[in-house]
Amino acid sequence: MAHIGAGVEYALHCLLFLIGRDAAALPPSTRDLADLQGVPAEYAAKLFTRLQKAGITASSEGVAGGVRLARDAAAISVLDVVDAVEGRKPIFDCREIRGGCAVFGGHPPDWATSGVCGIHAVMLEAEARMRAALAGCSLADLAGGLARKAPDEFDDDVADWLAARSAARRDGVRKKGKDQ
Amino acid sequence: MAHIGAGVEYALHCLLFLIGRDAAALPPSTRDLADLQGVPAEYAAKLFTRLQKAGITASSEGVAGGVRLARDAAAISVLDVVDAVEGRKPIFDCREIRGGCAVFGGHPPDWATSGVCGIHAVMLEAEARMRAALAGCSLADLAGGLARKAPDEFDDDVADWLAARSAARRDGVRKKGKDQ
DNA sequence: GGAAATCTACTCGGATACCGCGTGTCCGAGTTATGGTGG
DNA sequence: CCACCATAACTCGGACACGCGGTATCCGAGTAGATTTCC
Repeated sequence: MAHIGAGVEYALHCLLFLIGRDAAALPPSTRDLADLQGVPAEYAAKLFTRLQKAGITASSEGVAGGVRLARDAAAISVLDVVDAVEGRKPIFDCREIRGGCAVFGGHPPDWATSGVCGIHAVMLEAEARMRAALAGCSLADLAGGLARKAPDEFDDDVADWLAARSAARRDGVRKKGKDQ
Repeated sequence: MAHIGAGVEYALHCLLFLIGRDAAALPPSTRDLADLQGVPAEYAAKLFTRLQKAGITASSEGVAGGVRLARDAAAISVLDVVDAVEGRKPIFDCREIRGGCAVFGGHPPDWATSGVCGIHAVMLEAEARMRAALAGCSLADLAGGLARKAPDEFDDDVADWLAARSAARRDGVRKKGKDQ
């Protein structure tokens, strides 16, 4: 099992498509975003509630509701998303083996249990390095890398796809209303 | 669940007590080491087979068998132990979401799937930083930190404990033999 | 024509099911030093 | 006295049970815009 799971991957891919969207257009729904990525929709919806609690996204309720980024993409790091989705979970949890050494007979002396376990300290340092790398990359950075590869019309294709989704929904509503 | 599990912690604590042992004395058995640390003995035995396969420890079979370090403690990094015990497992496994974008209609263009996914790249970089930190710490470093805290008699106490274990075993054998 | 009721899609949160993996235990096979036994 | 044999402890490897947490789905509640209905 990987330490960073599928939830983070889903969230990041969805978030990338919230960048640079026209503020005048309706915000996409979580279902639209999930379907756009080919990702489980109900699972993605759950992820967005966590992203909102962490202040990464903001959502509007109701039939025309949807999600948007709560702040600039350059101010959202990959680490923010990881912590929001999975909670801050350590890479290693120390079981304080050092205090159970048999020569202590169940009563470890102070020198053995004071401070941070040496093994734990190494793991904490490794975790800090990893988190620093994740903190050093923002959503804007990721989007920039994508924009460098994609042709110019890609953004428009995505916008059209999302607009078509909204339109189909609106037409469906109208049709249903007429049928009744 | 932590990315680095209990197995690594058990292995590291046991390995620390293999450093600087008298080469003339019998090597401790995996059970001795495990009991010394208060760690599940049969599980630890399984760990040591992996450590040996990775060339970290060497073991001698038979009734007087046991385990010793296969090379100098300064030449064994924490990363070596992690990889030996858990196998080299990535921090993140990319599901290539990018190719499933709905605007591609199931046939993603080359520009979308070529090279490494941007999100994946960030994770790989973070993983590399973490591994570098683990690779930068050797068993000798850990043992040095421990020695700085422990009183001088601690080493002797451990040696006595292990010697007592061997002696008790030998006496047990002799006694059983006489009883028959 | 305007106000109220209805309908639908959306977000939010909890409950639940499934499944893979880490943890821990058990067992049989092969190996080697030690103590006892028979020539 | 010497060769042989039995015994016990050890490593090695596979099989298996258990529980936790990630993944995924479902459902009910609350909200807001669009449509329909009623005055």
